[in-house]
Amino acid sequence: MVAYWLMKSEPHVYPWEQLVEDGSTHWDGVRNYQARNTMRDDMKIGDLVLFYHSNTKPPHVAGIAKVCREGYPDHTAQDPNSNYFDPKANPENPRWMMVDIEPVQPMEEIVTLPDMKANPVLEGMPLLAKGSRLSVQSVPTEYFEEVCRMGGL
DNA sequence: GCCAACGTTGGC
DNA sequence: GCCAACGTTGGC
Repeated sequence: MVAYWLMKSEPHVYPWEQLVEDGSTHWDGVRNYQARNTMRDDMKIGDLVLFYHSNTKPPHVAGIAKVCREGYPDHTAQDPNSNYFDPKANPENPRWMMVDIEPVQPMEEIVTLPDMKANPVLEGMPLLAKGSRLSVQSVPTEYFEEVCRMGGL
């Protein structure tokens, strides 16, 4: 059973194009427990991911990615030189987890946040909920399919 | 750059 | 365990 997710990245930090160039990436730096738990417990190999560019004009879904490695410790939490260093993390208790993803396919046309908000079919999508700022979140199947359709896939 | 919403921290 | 203070996210 394939599940669907959405992951946010600021394009000036790590854009879709970089994922395509890299071939795959580890999703480090998530420091929110709910997002961590999702990566640790719920995201499985083969699950599909909407790759979302936040903090850009306009915010948008850029492409589809796929989980290619399941939850494992985010080593940047234990690296004092990393921006994501967490002094409470250690080998016995890594505290933070990540998954790896790889690109599947770019959107034919990006799907913007205003377009998603304007689409009644997407009413109830977690991304569009007021105050939603989870960087890793679930996307119920019907919304995933609609976003793909909007993106020309 | 502003600020609303939300999460975390730490004193008590 | 409460909650005020603070920090972050992310749309606008």
